[in-house]
Amino acid sequence: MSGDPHHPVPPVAKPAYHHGDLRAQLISAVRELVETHGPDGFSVAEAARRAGVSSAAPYKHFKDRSEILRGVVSEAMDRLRSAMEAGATAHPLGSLEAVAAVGQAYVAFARAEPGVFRLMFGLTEGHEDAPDLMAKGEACFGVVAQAVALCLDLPQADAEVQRRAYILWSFVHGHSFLTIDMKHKVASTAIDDWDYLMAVSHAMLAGS
Amino acid sequence: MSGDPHHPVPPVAKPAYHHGDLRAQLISAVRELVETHGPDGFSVAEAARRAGVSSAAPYKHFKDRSEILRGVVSEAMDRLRSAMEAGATAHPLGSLEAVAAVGQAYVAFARAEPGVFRLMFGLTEGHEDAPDLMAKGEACFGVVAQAVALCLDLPQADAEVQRRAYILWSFVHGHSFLTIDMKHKVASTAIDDWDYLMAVSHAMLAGS
DNA sequence: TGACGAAAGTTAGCACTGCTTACATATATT
DNA sequence: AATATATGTAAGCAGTGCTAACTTTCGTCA
Repeated sequence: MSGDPHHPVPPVAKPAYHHGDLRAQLISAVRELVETHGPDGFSVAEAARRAGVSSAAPYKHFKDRSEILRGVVSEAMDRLRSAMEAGATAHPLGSLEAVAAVGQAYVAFARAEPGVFRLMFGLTEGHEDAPDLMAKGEACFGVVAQAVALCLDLPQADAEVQRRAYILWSFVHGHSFLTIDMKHKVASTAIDDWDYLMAVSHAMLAGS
Repeated sequence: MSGDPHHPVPPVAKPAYHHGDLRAQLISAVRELVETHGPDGFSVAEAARRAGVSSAAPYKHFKDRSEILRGVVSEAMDRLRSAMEAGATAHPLGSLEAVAAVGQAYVAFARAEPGVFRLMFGLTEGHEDAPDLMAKGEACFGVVAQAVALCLDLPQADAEVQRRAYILWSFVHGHSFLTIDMKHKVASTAIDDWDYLMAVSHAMLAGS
């Protein structure tokens, strides 16, 4: 896939053929559509329209509609993981705060891009045979597991680490969903988040 | 609603006007479609086909597509709440087991009807102005809150009760989503569920 | 009882969608 | 330069959500 630079190309790495790189532009357009009109409210035709190409052009880059969505999810997974990692490294290694910060990054992502977030975890329905997405999801879990492992001073593969990390992730995941579902009701601010996250982290990692 | 038997009709209780009660039959058909083909894979036309009516008939009972889905969600919310209540009453009032059983009923529902479950919490995107659904969702939360209140021997409206109930609900909600998203990976059985649920209930209600 | 309005169904049709096929064009390679 | 490949277009099919206009059945009330 990555072109061999036989002769160097001045402006960008991939000036591409006709359009620019349509693929990335389509993914970007779809991300916006999913965010504004909901996961169902997106259409390939509308995305193509926004990218300024015909309605058949997307099918040169994606097999079908769901593959475009998978592309959006894949890109979003990368962003989520790096946000979680940034949260972890903003605090001392092995601290409860580092664990809580990973969770806070997770919740912040969900709140910033609720449509994409829901798509990330609502898509797996019929597409469980998407190993790349599964791998990226597990990479996100790995960030939690590593923070927990450092906190407990145990290897990351330890069963108890995995168990507690999963419980923490469940809480964060559920809180993320609930907070975007009923954002008017449980008016949880970032400060409330931190309290919640620290309380749960403490209960799960410091206690007993 | 219940027909007056002017002259008795042999076969069923509700011969009704033309069809039987199409509304309930449509909701049932849509529920099956959502479960098998995913939330997007459902179409009004296919549901009408399964009910044996023309593709325009559903619009005599529902304003548009999303209203049918809301009908499915509404019915599912009722079933979920009664399942949670049944879980609570299967154990001594105020016990940790009662709290865990509420959570287990929640997880069991998600695992039994993952498509509908996802629909219940993925629908709220553009339809936040559906007060009946919101009310039913809060009624479900009320079951958790009541179990927690009995456990802590505090009034249900107490802030600490609400807080801990919310945390527990977040965990259960997240665990439900994760378990249906990666059902092959984290091969969690009902026994694992119970361990998880009891551990978290203990950590959140017995500790400190 | 019979007339009548409303409820619940039908067919026909519009605008749109996902996707395919066949064709046109730009790029890369030999 | 010639050719194969990648990328775009236009045209079209089947299916969708939804509406409009019409027909049939039911409940009601003079």
